Formats: sequence, C-alpha cells, structure tokens
Amino acid sequence: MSDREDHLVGEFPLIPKQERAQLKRDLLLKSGHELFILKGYEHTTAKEIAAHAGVATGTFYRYFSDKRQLLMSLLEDQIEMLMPPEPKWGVSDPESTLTALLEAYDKRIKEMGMQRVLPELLAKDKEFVEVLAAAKRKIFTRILLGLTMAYEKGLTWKDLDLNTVTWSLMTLAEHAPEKMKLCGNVTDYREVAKVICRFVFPPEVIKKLQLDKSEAEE
Amino acid sequence: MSDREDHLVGEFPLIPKQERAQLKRDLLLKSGHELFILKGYEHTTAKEIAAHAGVATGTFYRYFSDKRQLLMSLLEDQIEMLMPPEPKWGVSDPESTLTALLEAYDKRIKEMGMQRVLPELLAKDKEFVEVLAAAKRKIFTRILLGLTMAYEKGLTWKDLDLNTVTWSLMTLAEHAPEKMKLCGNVTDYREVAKVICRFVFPPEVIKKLQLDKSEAEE
Amino acid sequence: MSDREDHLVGEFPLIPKQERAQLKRDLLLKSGHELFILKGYEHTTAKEIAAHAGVATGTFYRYFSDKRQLLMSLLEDQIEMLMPPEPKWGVSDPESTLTALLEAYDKRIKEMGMQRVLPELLAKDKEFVEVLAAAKRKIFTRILLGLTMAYEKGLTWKDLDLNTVTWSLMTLAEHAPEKMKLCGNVTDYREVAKVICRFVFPPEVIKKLQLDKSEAEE
Amino acid sequence: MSDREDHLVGEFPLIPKQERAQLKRDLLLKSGHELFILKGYEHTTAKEIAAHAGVATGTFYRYFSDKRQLLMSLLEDQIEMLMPPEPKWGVSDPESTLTALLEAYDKRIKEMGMQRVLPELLAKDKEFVEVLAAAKRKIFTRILLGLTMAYEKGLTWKDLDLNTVTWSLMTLAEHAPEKMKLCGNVTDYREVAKVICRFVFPPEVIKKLQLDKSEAEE
DNA sequence: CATGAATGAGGATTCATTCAT
DNA sequence: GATGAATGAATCCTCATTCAT
Repeated sequence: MSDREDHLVGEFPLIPKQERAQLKRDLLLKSGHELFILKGYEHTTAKEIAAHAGVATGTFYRYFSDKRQLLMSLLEDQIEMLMPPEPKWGVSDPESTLTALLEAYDKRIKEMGMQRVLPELLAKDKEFVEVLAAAKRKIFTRILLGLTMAYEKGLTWKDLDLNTVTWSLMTLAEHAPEKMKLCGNVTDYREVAKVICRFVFPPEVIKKLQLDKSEAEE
Repeated sequence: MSDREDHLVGEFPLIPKQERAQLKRDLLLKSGHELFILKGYEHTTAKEIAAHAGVATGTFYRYFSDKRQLLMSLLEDQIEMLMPPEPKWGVSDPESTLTALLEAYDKRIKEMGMQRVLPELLAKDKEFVEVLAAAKRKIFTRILLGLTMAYEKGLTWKDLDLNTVTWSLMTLAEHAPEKMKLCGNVTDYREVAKVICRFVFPPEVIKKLQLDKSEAEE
Repeated sequence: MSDREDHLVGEFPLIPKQERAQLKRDLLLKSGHELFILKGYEHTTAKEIAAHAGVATGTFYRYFSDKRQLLMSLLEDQIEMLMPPEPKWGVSDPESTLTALLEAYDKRIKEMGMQRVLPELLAKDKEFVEVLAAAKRKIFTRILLGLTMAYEKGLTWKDLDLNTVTWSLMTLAEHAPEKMKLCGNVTDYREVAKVICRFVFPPEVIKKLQLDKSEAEE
Repeated sequence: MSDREDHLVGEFPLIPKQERAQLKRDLLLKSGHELFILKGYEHTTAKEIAAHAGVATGTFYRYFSDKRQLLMSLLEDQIEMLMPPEPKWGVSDPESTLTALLEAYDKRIKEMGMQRVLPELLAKDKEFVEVLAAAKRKIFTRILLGLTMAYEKGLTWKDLDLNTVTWSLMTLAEHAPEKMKLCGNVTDYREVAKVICRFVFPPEVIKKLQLDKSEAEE
C-alpha cells in the first residue's frame, strides 16, 4: 500500500511505516519464541510461526533471512536475561539477596522458556554455542569480580578457588528451576541461597553480615 | 555346506549368526551414538547411521524400528552411567572421596558423550523425560539416604534442607565437566569437591574427618 | 499492487486466485485419472501425477492429502456416471430405448475409463467398496421400482424374480463394453438390448409395445 | 542336508526329493493364493508368503523367479476353473442344468477367491490380460458351439445374435456371486438360471424341454 | 538346497525457501 | 511491502531380490 493511497483514503497515518514493520517483526519473534518453547526448534515450521503471527509465510522471510536468524535474534534480545544476575556481596544479608536474585532469575527464565530450546541447538550450531559461551563468560567475569572484591575484604573462604565458587554459583542458579522435578514441586529459593552462601562465606561472616543488616534495619 | 567342507575351510571365520547380528546391532548403536554426539539427534538420519556403520539403510530397520528406538536402546545401556555416583560419607576425607567420584563420573560421561544429546530430547520426548527423571530420582534417593545418615551422626549442617543439599550436589556433579568452558581448560575436581563439602559439612566436621583419616593412615 | 497498475496491465491475464487453484486441482485430478487408467492405481505415484500435471510433488499435497483422497475425489465426481442409467419401460419400443441407454452409458464409461481402476480397489478398500455399493443400490432401487410398475401393468414375466431381473439388467449394462474383447471389436448394443428385453418382457409384450410405437409414429 | 546324512540317521527317505520340492512349491502357491486374496497382490510381500508357507524368504526364489511368476502359476492352475463351465443344452430341463452349473461355478470361485486379485492386475499386466482373455475366448467358443448346435436344432431364439447370447450368459454366470451385495444375502442361482433361459430359449422350447424331462423321469 | 540377513532403489510425505501476483 | 502457492530436496521407511553361510 503506497503513502499516496493512505492519504487518499483520508486516514492519518497512525502508525509510522517503520513502527508497523517493527511491530510485525516483534510479533514474529514472539510467535517463534512461543512455538519453539512449545514444540522445539526443529519441530516448528516457518509457516507455523508466520500463521501464529497472523502474517503470510513469505512475510516471515522479509523480516528474517531464515528460521535460524529468528532464533538468533531471539537470543540477542534475551541472552542477557538467561544469565544469572550478578549478586551484590557484603551489602546486606547475603542469603536474602541471593534468594531474591534466584527468584528473579527463575521468573525471567519462565517468561522466556528459551532454555528448553537451547539444548537442541547446542548440539549442532557452533556459532550459537559461541554466542552463548561469550555471554556466560561475561556474567562469569562480573560475578568473579564481585567475589574477588569480597575476598579482598576477607568475606569469603580463604581456601576455595574463586573460579570454582563462581562457576558453582552460576550452575546452581541456572539449574534451580529444574530442582522441583527431583525434590517435590516447590523450588525453595531460600534453601538454594543458603547452600550457595555456605560455599561463598564462612559461617562467621554470614553471622556478621546478618547482624549488620539487622542493625541497619533498626 | 557339508561337515567335510567345514573342516577344509576351518572354523576360524565362522562367527555364530547370533553373535554377528549382535555385532552389527552394536555397530549401529555405536554409529548412532557417535553421530548423535557429533551432529545432534535431530540432524542425524537413519541413513547416515547405517552408512557410518557400513551397512545399508534397510539393515538399520532390521535392528531398530526407528531412530528413536536406537536412542532408547542407547539410553537403557547408559542411563545408569549418566547418573552421578553415590558418595560414601564419613568414611574418610570427604573432599578426596568426592574428588575421586567426580573424576570417575566425568570420565564415564566423556566416554559416552551422551549428555550432549540428552538435553535436546528433554525438550520434546515425554517418555524419555520420564525415564530420565526416574533414574535421577533413584540416585537422588540414594544420596539423600546417605546424607540423612550423616545428618543423624551430626556430621552435616543442622540448618540446611537435605533435599536441597542433595540436589545441589547432584547438579554440580552433573555439570562439572562443562566447567572448563567457563574457567579455562582444566576442570579441577578437587576444587569442586571442596565447594560441595562446604555446603554438606560444617568446617569443624571437615577438619575432624580429615584428622581421622590422617591418623588412620599413620 | 495498486488499482492504477491493474488498469495498466489490463485484466486479461488475471485469473482469480481461487479459480486458478481450482484449475490446478482439476489438472491434478485429470492427471490422476489418466495415469490410474494407464498404469493402475497402485502403480501410479503421487510424484508422477504431479509431474504429469506439470507441477511439483509438493503441490500435489497442497490439494490432496494423499493418492487415495485424489481417487475418492474422482469418484465423488464420477460415481453417478458409473452407474447404469435408469430405463423407462412401456413408453415406446423397449429395445430401442435400452439400446440408446446402453450406448450412452458406454460413452460415459469410455470418457471416464474409471471402471478400469475400480476393480483394483474393490479388493482392498472397504470404505470405497461401501461408497460404490451404496451408489449401486440406489440405481438398483430405481430400476426395480420401474420394473415393479411394469409388472403391475402386466408387462413383465410373471414368473421371474424382479430382483434378479434388475440385477441381470445392471450387470449386462455394466459389462457390455467389455463384450468386444470376446466377440470381435464391435459392441452391438442393440443385440444386448434384445437379450435384456427377452428376460424382462414376454414375447407378446414386446410385440405389442413395438406395435404401439409404430402406430404412434404414424 | 545330504542324502548320506539321511541314511546315517537311519530313516527311510520317506518322500522322494522331487516330491518334497513339489510339496514346498505347492505350499508356496497355497500361501500366495491365500494372502493375495486376503490382502491383495501388491500388499502381499514375498517374505510373508514364505513365512506363511513355513520356509525362508530365499526359498521362495528357488521355486519362483519372482512374485509375479507365482501369481502366473496360480493362474495357470486355476484359470480354467475361473471360467464359467459349459452347459449342455437340450438334454434335460435347462433351468435346472444351469442352476447346477452356476452353483458349481460359484463354489469354485469361492474356493479360489482369485477373482478378487485379478482386477488389480488387469490394469497393468498386459501378458496377464492376454492369458486371461485367451482362456475366456476358449470357453466362449465352447459355449458358442453348444448354442449353435442348439440353434440348428431350432431350440434357441431365431432372432438373437448367438455371440451376444453367449457373452450375456458368461457375464451373468461370472458375476452371479456379486449379486448378493445388491439383492440381499442369498444368491438364488435358480432365478439367475431362469433369467438366462429366457434369452436362450423361447418359452415354448422351455416348456417342451421340461416336459421331455418329466417324461424321461417317469 | 535352505536360510534369512543384507541390500538399496523407490515410494510417500514434509517443509524451508522462493517468487509471481 | 504482503501474500501464499509452488518448489523440490531431503527424510523416513518398505520390500523385491540377492547371496554368503
């Protein structure tokens, strides 16, 4: 439809062209997202994504060069969210902080559900694997930095390798949502947070931090 | 073929029929295994598996009804091995015990490589998910039992939920091999074992157990 | 495409979408029809039908779920035509009437050629058999009704079972075209009509009906 | 197993070699026959035929060059039986004679069931079609000869074409078993025989022949 | 001769992607 | 830009036939 036509019809061009296109693109991303989660990447067809977004098959290919690119775009938007957030140490009660962080992380994961699609791709798409690894490394670095600072303040265990601590923290955070499949249906983030705190801080530090916090609250 | 002929030819090349069939089946399993790891489950075709095993496409279907069944057969063989082994607590230095267990587990994982294929299936194959979950639950129960006994002996933290501890232990064991992607190329199992010990035993218990062990060795 | 463009290009080559689709569907039906006759149903592949219709294999599956459905569509169109037409009795010279009917029936059969495909299916497709049987029963009832009326007017043999007469009539009509394979290359419908008349009407009735007709024509 | 071995075992070679082979061949023919009827020619596999006959797949090909040849052999054995038998005219009550013949024919047909397989082949196997046509022509000639003799004795209609009469007779005989699908579940051969008699003999001849017979019986 | 495992061409069907309208 | 019909390569799977034992 040309601009001229728009004017002839007499309607104010409510939505700028670009914006409408963006809208359609987003719709496709959303559809791809939902269907990938529902049926897996391989088992979702471009036609389905388009239909679910309410556009024609061909339109899909105007916005994405192929199915893989849609996935990659999804990831670019969301990969940051897939990463465990960076906790702030030594600020207040670390167990509560971690609990909140884990909950927030889990919520985002559920919103995206992308982790169900990822494994399918890990097996074959080298580029994808690298993108993911890079993102993870980024978070890793941030968390490690935080821990190092805590270490320098004498807050953490002296005799644990911080790399390993960081990795363990991330791993438990990442997989916490799966926990309920094994241990009943409630994922109690506080308990996971407590576990994590045991290998981050020695008992006396935890006590001290909790005391600090209580005092601060008074 | 008469008996006489048999003797002339000798019995060397005569592999019993059943054995040869088993051999071929194993060959196909091996090919499937390798290709699943190399290219992912979805991206491996029955034809490829057959070709890789040096047999015709049709032969594949003599031994397996389809690709999925081959995978299931692979799993039946290997699912136990995929599970983290059960550690013995309170027997000797727990860090060393755990380290050894983690190493053994990793070795098995690497031998199989199946864990690269598994996640892909978790996303869509309900039956598979259930099989795997059942196996995990089995291990979970065993580990939990061990921890409960340790708890009763006063060895573990009093204020941690044992379910969560068990799950954390399993999760770190299961994912330890991936650690190297993040923290350089060496997965130091001793460090992971130390981390695990921090959330299983309070510091004084660890010290005591290590002392016991040293004394025993003297 | 704007209206202006439409006018420049002219409307001649614009076949409405639906119509073109119908056209293609018809083309496929026609191809299926021809190939089924030429090579038999089992020996015709979907790919061949598509190629013969000048479209790609996939296009076949846009219009038909499979080969069987194409056949069923063919039959829905043609099954009525496959049935022997219903003769009118006691109106004029029955031999001439029958002759004309047989000729017309044969012509339709030849146009369709479907009867060469049908027997192949009778052997295995239960649903198909039922569809066909229902259609036949419909015709059977109509013919039987006509004969019963003729019977009540005293036109037919008193001592023949009308069911059997009806069935014989239908059978000869249906198979008349095959006659030439046995008795030379000309199927003389008048002779078949005469044979049929012998078991429908007693000789004196035939004479009377022919007389009536001659008088009417004078 | 060699003959020598047979002797060693001490059993009298009960069945001569050739005979045993013939037995196996017959078994295969029988299996093919049954399965073709049950599932159709195309849908019966060589493996199934062999299994049903209790022999190995390969054995099938020792006795028959291929599936088609087994069918041809079946036909050679049975094609004569598929043909309507030749009635004897003017000997006794023709209706009774025909009834008996039709019954006998139907029984044989049912024993063989081959007519359910034939149509599938008519569509594609030229040689098969010719074999069948030749057999039909043979029967046709025999029946025609009988009718011609009856004609010369003044027994038949003067004004009917004997070719057509012969063909009609064969057609009704051949399809009589299908009659029940249309007209209830009983195929009354006597009624079909009566219909046939009407177009073979004029009423006065029938009466006369029946009289002759009654007298002969007295 | 018998066996039945092995073969691989061939048929049915799907789906990522293109392109005429 | 939008459409969705068309494409055809690629997959799954079957089965007639061969051949080593």
